[in-house]
Amino acid sequence: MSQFSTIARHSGISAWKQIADQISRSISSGEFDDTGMVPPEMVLAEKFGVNRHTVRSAIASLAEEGLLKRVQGRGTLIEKRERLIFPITRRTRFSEGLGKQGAEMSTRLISYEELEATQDIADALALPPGARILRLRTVGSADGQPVSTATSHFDKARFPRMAELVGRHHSVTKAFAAQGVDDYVRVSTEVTGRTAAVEEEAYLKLSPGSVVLVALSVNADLEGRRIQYSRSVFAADKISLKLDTASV
Amino acid sequence: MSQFSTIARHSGISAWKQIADQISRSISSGEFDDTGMVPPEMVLAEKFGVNRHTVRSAIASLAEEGLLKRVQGRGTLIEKRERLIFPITRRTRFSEGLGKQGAEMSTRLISYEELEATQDIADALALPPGARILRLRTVGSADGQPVSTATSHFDKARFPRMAELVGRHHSVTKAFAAQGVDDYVRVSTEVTGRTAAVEEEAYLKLSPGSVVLVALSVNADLEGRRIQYSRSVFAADKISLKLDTASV
DNA sequence: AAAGATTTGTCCGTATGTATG
DNA sequence: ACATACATACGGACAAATCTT
Repeated sequence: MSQFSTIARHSGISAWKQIADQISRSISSGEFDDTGMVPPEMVLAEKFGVNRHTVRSAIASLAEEGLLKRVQGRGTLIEKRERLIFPITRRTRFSEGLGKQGAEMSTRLISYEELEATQDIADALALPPGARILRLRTVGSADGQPVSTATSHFDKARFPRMAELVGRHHSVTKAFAAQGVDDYVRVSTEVTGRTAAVEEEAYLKLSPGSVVLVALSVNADLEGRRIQYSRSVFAADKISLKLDTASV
Repeated sequence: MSQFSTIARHSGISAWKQIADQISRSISSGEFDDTGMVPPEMVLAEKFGVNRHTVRSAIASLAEEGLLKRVQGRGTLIEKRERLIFPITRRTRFSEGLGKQGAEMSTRLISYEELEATQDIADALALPPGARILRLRTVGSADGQPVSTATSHFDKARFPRMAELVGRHHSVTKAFAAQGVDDYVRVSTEVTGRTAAVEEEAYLKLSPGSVVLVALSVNADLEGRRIQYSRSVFAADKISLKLDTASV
């Protein structure tokens, strides 16, 4: 094991940084789970084909981040981190799902705007293109720690008070209830991943280059009418999405 | 709009690389969808607080990747890329899902090994810890392009010929069929994201630092016995996962 | 159709940062 | 700590292609 790639020499990233990244990724993918520690510096230096000083710089940066812990005479230990599990079912609600794992959930309204439905929004909500849309930007937190930020779209004609109600109740579910929708279901979810945009880094308090999961989802009321189209962005190192396909 | 963060000097990553990453992420998050092009070099240089040449280096690297296309006198155009949609349902099979989108699918066996079940494998397959396990590493391709790599675990006592059969039939489904399992369902899936490990970069032909989606899944036969526990890794810029939610 | 503004392409030179031995 | 080699970043000037007036 311990499969490392060679250092790219004119890639715009300095050698020590590349080595730090590779060690970090190897840890994420479970490479050193058996020992719980990173190979000795001298071994790494030889593996990467670099000078001894260069590996030392790499490990020093990871130790400062808190990912590694250097112990004199013993080696370099890996610090463990766990992800919250966000369940995605037909009846997913942001607050309930994580709430069951003991986290205190809240949704904060960041901003909202009114716009005309573009093609993709109109398609998702089954409205004519150009319909008036309310777009809400929210940040969801677990125990005060921001874990997701969502951009949600609603039909303004049907839910004119959405922004006000989400702002007051700190919950989309409650805002729906206050406007006559007591229950709703998730119609579809599409998930992909990328690195966070600068704005998302700010909202989710991420370090630059962090990976996020992006979930596009559509909710409908019990008569099948589309009521919400949203793009939720999760910090991938804090959250994993759990899909339950047990009882279809 | 056009929200960029400042460039960190002496961070181990050169300015042009940081700028390239930020532009790339802005494109991914749909920042320039209205115009379909990136702001002029001089504007970017001012925004990032760097020389125009530095911005040019950044754009040059993205152009070489095929993400951007520069046209003298006109500007820098964004090249569109589309993701394949991989549906995850109770009846997901790798080859069927993408096959419906017209892609030619195949599964290639990379390697296999025999090992004793660790706690997580034993839990997932409902076997006693220490049971003999076959672990297969496969790469799945669409139209010859690798899109996913999976590490799958099987009960060796029940499926002793798994490696041989997957290697011959290029399909897990057919390998199951040859061993008496005509049908099976997906019990659970857990999705998260991170940057690719070096090994995964090689198998999926990814550039360093690419984002991958990681899906942990368990399959069971129709009597509910667990038959497969696997970790599938997808290239996030080629694939999005469509989750068909259960009506729990 | 012509002129000017905008934007990318190329050349020069200089100073600083990075990695090695 | 030092010397060397090379990549990185900056500054300026002008050419070439495209768009606007």
